[in-house]
Amino acid sequence: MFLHIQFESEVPIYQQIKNQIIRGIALGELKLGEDLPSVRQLASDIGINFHTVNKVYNQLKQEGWVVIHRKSGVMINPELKVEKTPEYIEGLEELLKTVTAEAYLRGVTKEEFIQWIENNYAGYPLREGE
Amino acid sequence: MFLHIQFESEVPIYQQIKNQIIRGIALGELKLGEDLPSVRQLASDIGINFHTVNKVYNQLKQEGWVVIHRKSGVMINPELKVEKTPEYIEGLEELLKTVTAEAYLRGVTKEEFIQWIENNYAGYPLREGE
Amino acid sequence: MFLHIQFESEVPIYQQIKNQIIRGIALGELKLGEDLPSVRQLASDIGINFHTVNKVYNQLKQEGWVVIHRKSGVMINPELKVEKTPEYIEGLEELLKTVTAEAYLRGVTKEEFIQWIENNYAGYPLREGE
Amino acid sequence: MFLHIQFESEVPIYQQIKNQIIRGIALGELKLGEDLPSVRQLASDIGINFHTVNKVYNQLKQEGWVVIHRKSGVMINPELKVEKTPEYIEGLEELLKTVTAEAYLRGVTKEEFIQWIENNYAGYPLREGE
DNA sequence: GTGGTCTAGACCACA
DNA sequence: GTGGTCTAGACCACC
Repeated sequence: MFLHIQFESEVPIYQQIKNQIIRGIALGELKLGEDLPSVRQLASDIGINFHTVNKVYNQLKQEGWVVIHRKSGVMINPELKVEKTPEYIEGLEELLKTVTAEAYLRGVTKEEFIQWIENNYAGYPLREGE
Repeated sequence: MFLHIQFESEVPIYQQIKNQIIRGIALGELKLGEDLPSVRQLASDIGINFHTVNKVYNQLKQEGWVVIHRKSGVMINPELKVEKTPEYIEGLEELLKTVTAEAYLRGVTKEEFIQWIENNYAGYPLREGE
Repeated sequence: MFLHIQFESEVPIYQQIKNQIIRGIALGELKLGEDLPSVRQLASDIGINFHTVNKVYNQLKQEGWVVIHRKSGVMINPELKVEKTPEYIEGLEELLKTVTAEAYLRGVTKEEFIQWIENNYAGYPLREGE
Repeated sequence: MFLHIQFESEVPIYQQIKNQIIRGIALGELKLGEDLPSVRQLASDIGINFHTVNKVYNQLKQEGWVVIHRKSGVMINPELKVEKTPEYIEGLEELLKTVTAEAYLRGVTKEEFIQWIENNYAGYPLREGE
């Protein structure tokens, strides 16, 4: 697995795992329909308790990223269709207002900032029809 | 004061206040050297415990955003010079990787995303020498 | 066979099979005395482990829905007479309390709800003597 | 608190609590905006572990039934607006097909069944405009 | 083997 | 005081 967990981080472990799985999907490292390790396997790989992984998988399921089969475990939702809801957009805009404000004051130029966005998007496979 | 606190938010109240003060500085709504309300005043305005505001002011001071005078209270640091440290940059890049990944998967286009950045930066007054 | 199994469902596979067989009886699609596929046949059709089908047939037998002959396999109980026990009624009432509460809160009107009941019952052949 | 938990039931404890809270909202026993006991308080009242209650509250929050304030604990969402989504309707219709089929075969008449629905709905306060 | 549930106890962040 | 996180270990249902 490709996960790198920072145990000393303020960000909860389960959140880091969630983030990296979603990032893995965006980058195409995790294909739709691909199996994820079992809760106990992944927990053992990372060296954490399986309940923590369980929490991750359950939240990912709630939000539609993965499906949990009765027996075969967890896989990336083959019919992934997470939505650009107004709530999501609102939260994102709010976040960006905060982030850009501090970045600006710390001397990050608009060009630098946009370059990062460009770089990230460059790593994501194009959508159908684009 | 221009603060809007969402008590039901996941974001801690003290964090919301910090964010909005920093945003206020970036937007020029709070001038360098401008006085902030007293701890008790602001706490009363928002309707929260003054310990929370105290925490905010202390953290803002630690990070160099404000200076605290014994008598005159708290003011925006007239010689504001927060730094673009490597740690800050690293954290920001990490954050953007996570945020853009989910945004991409939810159907936010690169252009949309960049437009928000542009819009935000457009609201920030240019620095001296720019 | 008319079974549609949703492997990603929360409902256990064996439960889905049971439900659909009972529904088939109610709708008259499965006649009393009619043979059901063999354990291995049905398991193979659905693509599941035959132990699962075994479990279903045994439970159906326990509850009186089917009879199992040594040679001829499993058939719908020709003298089907499942009972309206107090325990069953109690469980059903309890279930309906929960279901109607959420339905009401989600905006399902009483009329809508009753219409579904009517529609379902309309599909069930009348019993002898009615 | 008005909760009655059946520890010997097949239904998980956390599910029973969820059901009864939702039922309480529908019946008007729990008003919108009303505080729920703290996780530890409720757990102690029922005689279970607080993690179980925590799970309930988190799921109720995810589904929009309650809001969790940082300090004041959990309250029924004052702006409760759970939706009659197509997925919900589909699941409900599926459930009713299964339930009515067995009920019919066990001798529950349509009239009986509908009477229960009527009785339940009779306990729910009328919506605005009705 | 898989995930789901429940218990128990610890520590932390927040207000 | 509140909820949030993490650990640890048990037992169960399902397949």
